[in-house]
Amino acid sequence: MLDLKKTLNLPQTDFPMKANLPECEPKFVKFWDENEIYKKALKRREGNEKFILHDGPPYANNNIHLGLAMNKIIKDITTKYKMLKRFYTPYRPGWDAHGMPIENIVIKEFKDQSNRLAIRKRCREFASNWISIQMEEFKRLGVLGEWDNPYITLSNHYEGTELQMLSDVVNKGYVYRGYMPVHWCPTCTTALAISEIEYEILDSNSLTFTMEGEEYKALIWTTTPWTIISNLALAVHPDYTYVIVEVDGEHFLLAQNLLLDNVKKTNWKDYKIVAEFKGEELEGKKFKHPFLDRESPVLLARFVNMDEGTGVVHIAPGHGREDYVIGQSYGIDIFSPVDENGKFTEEAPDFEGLSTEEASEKVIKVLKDKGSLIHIETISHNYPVCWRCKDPLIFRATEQWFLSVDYNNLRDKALEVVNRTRWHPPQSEQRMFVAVKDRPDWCISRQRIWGVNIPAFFCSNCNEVLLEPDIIDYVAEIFKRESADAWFEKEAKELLPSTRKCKKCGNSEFRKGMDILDVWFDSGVSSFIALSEDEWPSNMFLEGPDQHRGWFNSSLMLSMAIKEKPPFDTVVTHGWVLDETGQSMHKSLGNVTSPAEIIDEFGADVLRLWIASVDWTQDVRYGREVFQRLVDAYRKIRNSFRFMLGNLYDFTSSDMLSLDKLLPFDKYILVELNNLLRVVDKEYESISYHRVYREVYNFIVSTLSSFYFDILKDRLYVDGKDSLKRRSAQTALYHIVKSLAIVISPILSFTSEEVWQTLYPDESVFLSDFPNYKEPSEKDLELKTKIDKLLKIRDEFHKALEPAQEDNFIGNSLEAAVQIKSALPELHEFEEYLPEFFIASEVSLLDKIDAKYTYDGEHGSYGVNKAKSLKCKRCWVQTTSVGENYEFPDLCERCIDVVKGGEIG
RNA sequence: GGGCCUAUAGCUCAGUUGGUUAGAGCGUUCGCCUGAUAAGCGAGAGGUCAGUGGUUCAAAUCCACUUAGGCCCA
Repeated sequence: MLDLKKTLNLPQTDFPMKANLPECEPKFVKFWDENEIYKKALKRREGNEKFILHDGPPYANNNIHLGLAMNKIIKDITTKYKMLKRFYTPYRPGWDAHGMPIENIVIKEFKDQSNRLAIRKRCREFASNWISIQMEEFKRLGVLGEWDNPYITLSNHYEGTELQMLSDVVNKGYVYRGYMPVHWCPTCTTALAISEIEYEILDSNSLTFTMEGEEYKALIWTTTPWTIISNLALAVHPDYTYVIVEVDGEHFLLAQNLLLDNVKKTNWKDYKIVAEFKGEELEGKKFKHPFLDRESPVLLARFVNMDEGTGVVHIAPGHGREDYVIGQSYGIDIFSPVDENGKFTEEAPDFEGLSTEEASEKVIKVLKDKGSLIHIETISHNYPVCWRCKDPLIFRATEQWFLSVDYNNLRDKALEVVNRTRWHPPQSEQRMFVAVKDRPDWCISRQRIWGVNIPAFFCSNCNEVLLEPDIIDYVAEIFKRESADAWFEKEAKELLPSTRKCKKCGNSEFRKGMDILDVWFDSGVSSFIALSEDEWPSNMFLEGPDQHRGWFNSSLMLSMAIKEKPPFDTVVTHGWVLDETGQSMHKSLGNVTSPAEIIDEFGADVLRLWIASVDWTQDVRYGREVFQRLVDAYRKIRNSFRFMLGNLYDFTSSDMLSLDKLLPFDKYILVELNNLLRVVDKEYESISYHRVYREVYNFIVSTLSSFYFDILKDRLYVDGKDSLKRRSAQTALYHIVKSLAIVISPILSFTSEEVWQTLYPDESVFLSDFPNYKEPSEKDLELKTKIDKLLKIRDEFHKALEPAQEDNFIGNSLEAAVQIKSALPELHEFEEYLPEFFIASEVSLLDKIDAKYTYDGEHGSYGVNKAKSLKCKRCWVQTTSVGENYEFPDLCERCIDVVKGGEIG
């Protein structure tokens, strides 16, 4: 007897159902690498309009974390999409390799920390090692880029070119040497930039003390007793009301608004106000330092607030930014008797050698002894700490190099550019605006080892400083040849281009300055160094939200200073990766998940799918359930590809039909595909990748799998191999599988490549282009409208079918004879296709329903009876022609034709 | 302490300028199929739109406050 199953055209494919991504993906990484797919893809688009996404350099001191993986995946989706849209899209990854985090780790290996060159060499090794590890991690994610030519801030070329940038801003006049208080970490012995400061809740002494004036004592509040040693003034708000209160015969000055607070704190039983006046009347009055032989004048300052304290603020211009600013305006000196380790110097004789903490203890004791301490308590408040060592910071006046943010209207120009830039999401603009508007001058010098040296020289006679463009350029050339290590290896005179004389004293002996550049300066010039001239400015920067005050900021400032143009058109920011409960991930909380864990368990494509499925302009939660859902979604997508590939095993370009010859449902599905392509392109363009995912996924689930594929099986499996019905279906499938593979390739890079290579062995999906789509024609829209209506009928029909199946009245829907009563004209128009459409053996359009199972819906009434004819053993359809043929009594007419015609698989 | 952002079914997302009964897909439950088979199809259940108060004929949507979380600033 004939094995009927063998006469069917069942799907055949090597594309496995089970993806086994963790094992298979590395093969594709290798394929892309060995076949130089990135280069070929670029070459294909050479000469086209450019799209430059400039990579922000990650820091090379650890394995990549989820946030970094997310960042690189979003970048990769973006460049791949643009590439498919025929843009020329070079993507050159970068690394940030200098700076304290690396130095702090490396330096612990050294007992003798005086050999700075050895430490630098080790830092270089350390960073290089992490760069190669991270590079493999990024490649494993499926990211395509110029991996054989990354930009790295520790390369000779980078270090040298960076100095040329410094030379440029020095030449233009932005850089000055200033003596002012900066955030200083006594543990790391360096100044810190605003972006290196964190805040932690710490306990502090909160004390109220007095300073004696001619008629009354000023009541002053502070939480940093050690700064009293450097007190040089007092400040009050000019507009607020101040009072003199009498308590036990003594008179105290404080702000009226804060009187009750202080009465409560000090437990004053009897007090009375004896005078009242505006703060401005106090200007110039003098008060004696509580324990030093010095007088402090009263200044007027609008930053004095009435939130807490006494309204009389102690001013130490060496230890506070506001103190410094107000002190400057009154011509008051800076006094900062604290050394780089946070110890008091000989300038403060009674406190020499004490740390700020020890000094605070001593100050409190002295205040007590002198009877000046009114009240003391411990309070918890936010206190600045070092981002690396987490130790509390102090404000300390030092000589540093600064980049002036207001010179040449730099800030205003930058703010104007912020308005012109495209920000995604839009609220990012406001953040950037504030970050630029409020930032202080940029302290670009650091007193550390691992970085690019600022080629400043000091007169060995009078200490006059020398920082000149031609010298910097000269040193830049040396760095380009030998790296910045040259600064440590060579004598000062070897680093100077020519004999110089000190402008001040005429001496010609110099010593090298040992400051290095802030790492934000390193990365701030990356766009100039990483991009070629015709690639600058870039189209896009894409980083996490912390970069508003970090890299976006430093890049913008330097770019405006150097080129008077922003380095980007568009800035995209994504949120943070949080844990399942919405908390941020911290090692200390033990809630960290690494990309490697996810890749090992699910594969990079599932990780990529995750990034594409969420709205990452907000913070994103990582959770197990999310990934379980994604694995399900992935399988659905994969199986749908498998179904299409399996049904195209015998399809070649010569079998392809022209679109006008296709059957109605096949035409319809291509109209839907065309529509999908249009929508998806729009969503990619507006950087709404989660909408891309949703559109594609819903198309696969609702339009393809549950409708189109389902009704297609009859034609694909049963009809003649080369029949119009089957070739029409295959033609549609071919267009769909190709388009979907391309469209989803920026997201599911591995899987779409696997699909592509099943169709075209050894080729790459990234060498194709985003499929063309067109505005739908009138005819297309008409067809779509009609079949959409039929689909509503189909939905309602299912409700009639459901109870019949539940009761086991019928099994599959081919056992059903369907009755439909509906006014919809399309039912008649498509009458010959209705059995296929409903996957039923008989469909009758009637005026009256007479059936065992019925359902009344919005668009019609439905009935389900058993189909009465015999079942064809081959196609399972019950039709009257079964049994009529002597030779094939079990088959229907259609199947007999196919089997006889030899058109079988 | 100040500013900005977020909160819609178990999960991920839609919800236009305020306007019928708040949607989708997944998951879940139940059923069908066994010719996509560690697959496929169908149906059902699931939401006080974070909470409270207000504006309005009408609020997920506008306003205020609160709670939780995130980020920035001091």
